[in-house]
Amino acid sequence: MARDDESFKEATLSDAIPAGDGAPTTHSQRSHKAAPTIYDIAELAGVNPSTVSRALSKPGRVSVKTQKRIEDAAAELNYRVNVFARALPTGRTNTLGLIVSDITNPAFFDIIRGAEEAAAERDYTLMLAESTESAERELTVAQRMAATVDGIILASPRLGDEQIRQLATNKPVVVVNRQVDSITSLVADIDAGVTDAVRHLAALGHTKLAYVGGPEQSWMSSRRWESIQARCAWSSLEVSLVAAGMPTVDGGSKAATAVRADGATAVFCYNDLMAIGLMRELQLAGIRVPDDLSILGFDNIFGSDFTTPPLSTIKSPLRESGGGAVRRMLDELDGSASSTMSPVLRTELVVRGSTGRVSQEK
Amino acid sequence: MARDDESFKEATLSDAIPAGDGAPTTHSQRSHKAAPTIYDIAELAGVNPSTVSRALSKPGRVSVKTQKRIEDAAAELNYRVNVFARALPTGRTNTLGLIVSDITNPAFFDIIRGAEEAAAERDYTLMLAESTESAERELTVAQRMAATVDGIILASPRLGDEQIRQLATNKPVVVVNRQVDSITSLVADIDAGVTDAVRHLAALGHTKLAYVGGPEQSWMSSRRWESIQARCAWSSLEVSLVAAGMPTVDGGSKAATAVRADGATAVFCYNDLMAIGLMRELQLAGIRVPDDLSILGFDNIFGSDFTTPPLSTIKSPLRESGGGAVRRMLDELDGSASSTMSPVLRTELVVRGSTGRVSQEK
DNA sequence: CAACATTTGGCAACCGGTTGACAAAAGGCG
DNA sequence: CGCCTTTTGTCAACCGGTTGCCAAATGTTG
Repeated sequence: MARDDESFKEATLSDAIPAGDGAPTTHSQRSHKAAPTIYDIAELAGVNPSTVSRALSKPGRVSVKTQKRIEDAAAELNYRVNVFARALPTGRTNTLGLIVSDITNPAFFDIIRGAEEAAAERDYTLMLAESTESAERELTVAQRMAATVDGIILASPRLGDEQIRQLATNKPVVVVNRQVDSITSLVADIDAGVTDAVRHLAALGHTKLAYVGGPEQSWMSSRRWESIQARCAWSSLEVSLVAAGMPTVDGGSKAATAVRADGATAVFCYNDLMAIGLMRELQLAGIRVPDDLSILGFDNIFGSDFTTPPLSTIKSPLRESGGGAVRRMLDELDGSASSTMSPVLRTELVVRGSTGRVSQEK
Repeated sequence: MARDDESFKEATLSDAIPAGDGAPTTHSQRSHKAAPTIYDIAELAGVNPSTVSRALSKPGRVSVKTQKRIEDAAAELNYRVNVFARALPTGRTNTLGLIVSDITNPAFFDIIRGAEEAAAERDYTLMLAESTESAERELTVAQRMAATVDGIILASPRLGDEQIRQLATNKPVVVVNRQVDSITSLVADIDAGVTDAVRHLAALGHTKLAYVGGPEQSWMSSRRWESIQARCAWSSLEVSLVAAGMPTVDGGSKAATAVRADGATAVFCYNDLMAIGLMRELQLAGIRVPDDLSILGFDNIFGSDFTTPPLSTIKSPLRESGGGAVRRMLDELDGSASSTMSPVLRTELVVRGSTGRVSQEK
């Protein structure tokens, strides 16, 4: 029963040990390292390995009596299942991949934490990776992940719809902050927040607005722009897309000249990071926020209230999106893919100091 | 040669497909999904599977002629090695784990990116996880990781030395920002930066300094404190540890009262985040930085120059630490563990606006 | 108590690579 | 050309679980 080739698996481990004494030592060193297997448990419990396997993974397939005996033996040996051995025949790894476009973007912090939480809840491990805002890299990373995870969650992907569908033919995919036909998608309802925001600005006397967009491949940026346009049209306000750039502080700074040239009195930025960058840059140029210009961000990231003035923003349910995506994925994997809609994710206007009454002396 | 139980591995995939037609379809659906194996290559190239295995992983073990034939066949089939099948007998996964204490801390951004880069360079995948500043969680995460990675890198670990050594008996461990006996450690030389900083403050007329520490389990926080004490003693400056807290913006804010009570004219903070929080809180209370009080951070994280005034700080070689840790680990795994020291990592004073001449009217 | 239905456990094949041992083939040399 | 060394490829066992199939054990019922 005991395999006679134990030297096999420990080869790499002993390599790591500084070259020392001769062969004899090697043996004793190994003994306490070899991880227990179901064969060891089987022997200890006096049953067949397959029975152990069933006891440990197929609830109810084995009588309570043997179940108990096996569990005790497993506990005694401090048994841990070998994930590779399990994955080989089944293909299941109990691991989910999450790809974000930029780990330094606080908007993803909550998405990540929400996902992490939901995964842990159902005993799954989350594997995190970033695409650094590059579609190409995103594909590479996703394909590499596909080999080892049970499903992939793409948060704000930069990939094209077709590539995403392609990816989904290998492993289930759930997309956050993007709508892709025939792919499970989670998108918060942004109209709610935008509606409130436009109403808020109108009430403050603004009539000429502007939007600073994010990356061109960003579905969410276009979506926000559409929503803003629609609500402005409804309220008979003028609005134009004045710039677009990286969804970062730096990207926001770079939009400053375009914003000044446009002459709008209030500006929506694709996200808080850009809003912060824009605000900083304008302030350096002597423009007062909100007296001369009102600025609005999206997302309500951690730290958006640290600026002076604190940023008014349209809050996104980030944590809920991350958690929701994982739960949807896990339901799909379990087959309990309730076609029921995921909980509605709503956005909400958060008014702070960066929006104010339009100034008279303009 | 062809295995007759192909239904085996695809079970989960077909589960994901909406329940549809009966059994017959199942067959045709599978055909184009089954990933090619070395057995397929062997057949196509007319050799034994083991020869394929050798050609693909043991350079030089096979004649150039067959090597070419096999590579062509592999390319034609678009073969990708099954990592689980490989990991089962060898234990090697070509994956490294990186555990940070807090993914929202910008100090880790560069460590992560540096590590990511170095790993990609040598065809390793990086698996990222965070301990959310909890020693217990760090252990859980590390143990979970240990099962699937070739080595673990701990960045600013909260674990005790003994636990780290314990962990290292299973898988090689490299520690960043901490020194642990008998464990490979990477720590930047902080004395250089601290020396310059103390000299800088002394030149500005400060005589009474303070230090706001990080978490108690933080080895780095103690180390910085020691260094500061030593340099102050050398320059005959008074210095005291006035507070300690979470290494976050919030933790810094909370130290404000203690700092005010202490009466020092210049404060070192454990890291930039705390420095930013402290500065904000003090400014809200009407204290002028640097006129009333000088503030210094550590690390020079992204954004530390966004504050008003921009933060003076002691820069850490974060990216180099991350990359260096991965390279050390990989060298160890390859057996080429050159006992040669890793490149020296130096810190450096960055003077910006938060440090200034001590005010007279105090 | 016999006949039948249902649990429960064991056997063996299998997932897809890796590797030690060995034999066949190729190359070198006198 | 024969003998010996080296290279190259094959065989078969193995990593550690999972699962279809079957037989034994157990339970149920008339």
